[in-house]
Order: sequence, then structure tokens, then C-alpha cells
Amino acid sequence: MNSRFAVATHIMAYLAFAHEGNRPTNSESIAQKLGTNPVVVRRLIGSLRAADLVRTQLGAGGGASLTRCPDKISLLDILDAIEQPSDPDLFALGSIENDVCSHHIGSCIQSSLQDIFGAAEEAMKKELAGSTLADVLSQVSKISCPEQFAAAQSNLSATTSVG
Amino acid sequence: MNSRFAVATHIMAYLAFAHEGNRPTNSESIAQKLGTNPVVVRRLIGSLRAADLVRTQLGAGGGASLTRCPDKISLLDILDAIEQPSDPDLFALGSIENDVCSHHIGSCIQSSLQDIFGAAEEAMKKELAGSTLADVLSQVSKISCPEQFAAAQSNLSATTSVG
DNA sequence: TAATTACGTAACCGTATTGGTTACATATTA
DNA sequence: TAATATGTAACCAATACGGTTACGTAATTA
Repeated sequence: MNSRFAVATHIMAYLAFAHEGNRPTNSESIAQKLGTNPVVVRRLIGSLRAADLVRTQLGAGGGASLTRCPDKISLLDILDAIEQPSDPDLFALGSIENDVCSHHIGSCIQSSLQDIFGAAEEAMKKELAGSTLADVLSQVSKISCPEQFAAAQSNLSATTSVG
Repeated sequence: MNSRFAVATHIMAYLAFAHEGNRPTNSESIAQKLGTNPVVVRRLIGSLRAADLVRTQLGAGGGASLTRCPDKISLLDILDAIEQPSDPDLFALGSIENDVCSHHIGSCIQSSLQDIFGAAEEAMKKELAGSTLADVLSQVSKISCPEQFAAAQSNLSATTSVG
């Protein structure tokens, strides 16, 4: 899960950069910036699309774009989008949840731990819910490298316009 | 990571149950209760011992026992104990952290995301730091199944005394 | 002292997951 | 109609993990 989340957030950040220019961004250029494969990007974009965070457009000039403004998309939205049925829970008890352990004391411990793990997960999600893509962008522009940020923005819109 | 944490916490909970009776608990009996293999238990106990949460005793009548009272051991202590160098971080950027991506905008996004991910992780850890093994035990005894809890406690001390 | 117990650790295996890659059908644009 | 780009399946290699066996070593106990 962890790398998927980071990559997905990265993708969303790039799409947020390109959000002003109305042209979609293709998986090829995102993959190149991330140093990965276009199919990997498309797979994640597929999950993001299923969660209605991005829309995609087929055909020439196609690609992905955000469905709403970056300040309306939290990092929790992204996490929820890429969560898979195979990721039951960040703190899943996994193989412990079997019949062998379902004697009294075992199941009692389990339910107790699940409460605590659930609280920890909630705390994490609450934090992620408080950060939006817009926050990421403004942090980038303010703190890290303002002039490169401006240059990158114009580069990006140029890239997405040209192809 | 996630299963390791859950299993380790389970192990610690069992050791906490046995903490009053001064006899250590062997990996065999813990593994049996958890429906797993003694070696798996010993591996985790090895990490817990390295973090000075448990001590182990070799030889006949040996096993593991807590180094301090359950109310002095937080779930964060356990998480920290079993964190491995290969688990750099819950939100690690993984394969993104390569040279290809280290152009200006990419590295800016990364540092921004790392801040946010770090905050989320901190929130989670803070929650775990607030829960002790004693809390787990009392939750088990109070909420879930008081009479079984009492029975299990006496069973456990009997088990660890007899072998 | 000898036998038993139990840990510590290495080694190996099967499985699951993941990311990377190729390939191709489909849709959209020009 | 040609070019572009997505959607998706399929396959591969690498990694991680849990399970298991095996064995050396230490401590107890008879």
C-alpha cells in the first residue's frame, strides 16, 4: 500500500499543477516525471477515477485531469481511492484471525486491539483529511523553491498543451 | 509490517497476563494460542527483547517475560520495537525516491508530502503512545468477557507454572 | 554428570504482492 | 484514415513474509 499511496499522491499533485490549463495530462509524461512506467500510472489513475477524483479522456490529446479544485481534494480522499479490498486495514490482525485463536481470551484480546488500532488509524486519517492538494502546492511554492515552482508550472502547461 | 505488529502486540498481551506469576512463558504455548509457529513467536520476541521490553530465559522452565509492568509499556513501544530497517516509514515514497524524479518540482513535491505524511504518522504514533498493555488487559476484563477473563488468567498461570 | 527443556538462529520453501513491461483492443481527435 | 492515448490483460522478476525444519547452546533438574 505505502508506495501506491505516495505515487498516487504524486500523480495528483502533478495533475493539480496542470489543473489551470484545461488540457489533460497523459500517463506518459507523468510516468516520465516519476521515473516509472505509464501503465503503472494508468493503473493508479484507474483507481482515482473510480473514486471520481480524476476524469480521463481517450484518444489523441487525451489524458487525466482533476474533477474538482485542488482545495477540494484531501489526501484522505486519495488514500481512500487507492485502498484495495486486499488491504483490509492498516493494522489488520491478519493470520491471527483464525479459528485456532478464537478461544475466549484470544478473541477478547483481538477485539480490544482492534479498538486501539482503529483509534490509531482514525487519528492518522483525520490528519490526512486536514491536508488538501492545494496545501501541498502552496507548501511547494512557498517553502521549497519558489522560482523553480513558477518555472515548472509554465513548463507543465506548455508540456500539456504541446503534447 | 502490519501483521508483525498485531502478532507482537498479541504476544505482549499474553505475557502481560502471565506477568503476575513469576514464571516465564515459552514460545511453544504462545504459538499454540496464536495458531502459529514457535519460531515465528521467537523471532518477534527477539525484536522485543532487543528493545528491552521482554527478557528471555534459556533452558528448562525458560521462556519470555515482561521487563516491566504492563502499565509502563505502550503500544508505541511495541511498534518501535518491531520496526525494521527495511520498514523505513509507513508512508515511504519508495521507488519515487530515485534520481529520475529529482528534478526541481519533483523533489519539492516529495519534501512537501514527506512533511504531511510525517504528521499523519505522528498522529498515529501519538495515539498508540497513549495506550498501554494494561489498558488492553483492563479493556478485555471489563468490556468483553469478565468471567472468561478470570478463568483464562488462572489457566494461564497454571499453564506457565506446570509447563 | 546426564538428560531434558527451551531458546537463538540459520536455512529453505511456498505464497502473495508489487512494480515493470509488452501487447493489444478501443476510443477520440485531426 | 492515421495518429494518439487510454484500458486492460498477461507475464515476469524481485521482494517480503510466514511456516517449517534443523541444530547449536544454555539452563534446569533428576
